[in-house]
Amino acid sequence: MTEHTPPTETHEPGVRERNRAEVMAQIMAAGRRELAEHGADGLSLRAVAREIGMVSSAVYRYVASRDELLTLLIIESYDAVGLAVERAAEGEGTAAERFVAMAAAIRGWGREHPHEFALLHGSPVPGYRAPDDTIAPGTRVPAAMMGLLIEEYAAGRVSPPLAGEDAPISAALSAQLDIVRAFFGTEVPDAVLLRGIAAWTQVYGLISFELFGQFRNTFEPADDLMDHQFALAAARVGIA
Amino acid sequence: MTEHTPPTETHEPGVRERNRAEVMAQIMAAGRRELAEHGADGLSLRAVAREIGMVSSAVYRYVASRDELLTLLIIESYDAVGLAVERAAEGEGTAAERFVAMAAAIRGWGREHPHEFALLHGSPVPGYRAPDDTIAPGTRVPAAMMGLLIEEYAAGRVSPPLAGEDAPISAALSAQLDIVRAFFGTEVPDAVLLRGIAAWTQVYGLISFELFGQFRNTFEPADDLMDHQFALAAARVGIA
DNA sequence: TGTACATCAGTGAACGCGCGTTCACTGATGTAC
DNA sequence: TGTACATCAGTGAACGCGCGTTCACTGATGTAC
Repeated sequence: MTEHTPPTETHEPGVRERNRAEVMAQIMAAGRRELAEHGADGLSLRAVAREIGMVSSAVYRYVASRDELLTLLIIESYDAVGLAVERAAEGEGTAAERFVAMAAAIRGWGREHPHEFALLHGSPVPGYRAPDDTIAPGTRVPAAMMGLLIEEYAAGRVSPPLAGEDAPISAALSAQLDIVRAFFGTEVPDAVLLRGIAAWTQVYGLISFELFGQFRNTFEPADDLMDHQFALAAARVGIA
Repeated sequence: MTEHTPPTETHEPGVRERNRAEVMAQIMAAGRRELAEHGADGLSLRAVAREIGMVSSAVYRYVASRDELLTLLIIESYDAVGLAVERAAEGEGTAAERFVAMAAAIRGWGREHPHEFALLHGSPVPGYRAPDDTIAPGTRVPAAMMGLLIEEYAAGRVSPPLAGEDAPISAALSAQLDIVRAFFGTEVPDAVLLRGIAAWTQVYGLISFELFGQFRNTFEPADDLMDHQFALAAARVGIA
């Protein structure tokens, strides 16, 4: 169980260590392929082993259980969307354009990896509870979106509250928003955070509906609807 | 065990027909329970049979396959939320209050039946493609929400477009919106429909995030956040 | 430097599980005459 | 009216499948002296 780290300072990876890393990478890759093709329920260690030409029990030298592999794949997926969205945030253009690009990045990733998207944002996998390791990578996307908004607010470029946004909020909600604020370490009004949450949830609502087939027979393809709604969300968030 | 019933005077349902309906109801009830407890993947005909004290093969006298049972349960679920939302729409109060009540009805139903919610709006069940029978019941919720908005628009009570909402939309999107308009058989501007879609998708985005655990460690419980965001959505949709 | 021992990766068999679905059957219910 | 036949619900066994996980094993790689 305990990882043995050799005491040598200059340590060249030996044959074993190199093979180990390579096989582990193969397992992850096969896991990703299985996931892409059959979804989270179709992900079996036996199938993964088969795919890389190993006997099923051998996989247990690398991964403690099916659930652990699932966890690793979830983390990898969160990091993949997270990275895509962060890249989009760093792009050219106005804040509104960058917001739309971020939403489009989530959508694009989701369309390319529908099963991974479902793993992150769809029905919970029965009998599986995501461990805490998945929390941090899971915040990358909302952090990037909120980050943009906070940045714009700090620069005085977020439009003032509209009617309906100035209503007082409950103490409990306020306390929860403090957690978010603490995460970013900045002062930013409740109303701005709540706008961000509205934007974030709406973007995901749209993408989930598209990927999970709710737009069948109406918005198919959904490209133009998405472009419009993402732009509307940016306008409502108050950036330009 | 079996009681001899006197011959029926009219073509009232005979013993067989009555038993059949009753057993079918038992199967559905057991299916619902299985779904509630184990989710869509845990739904097995064998488990259903076991639960109602039948041999697994007997279930095939009532249901052609596991997928057919799943379809029946999906339809039942759509009808259940649909009904709840329609009831909320008929309630007292301003349009905004009724909108919030509708959103709360979806949320309430989802919290009571998380697995059913996941079945309708979560990851597609692998290897299962929803047949067309599910489409009509699936429109009840969005139809009710759009219906309220259209009603208010017809009464001249929807606020005029804001900056960002008057931008022209593509011909393709316009054509898709015509389908929606045709469904309701009313004239209503694109901008109003698009507001409705924004509200609908945001409400579902919020509820999905809550039910699928995305608010873990922050908005837990999410009641106050939901109240706020639903009210915000109502304001943005332009009803009061 | 070579040698002896420790560690590790991968094998193949096995356990026990639950599943969907088919099939020939028995006995009860319904129907035609 | 009773009787003969048709229909139907439910049984129990079986087929074939894939799964997660464990275990004793072999042979290769690494390490200490």
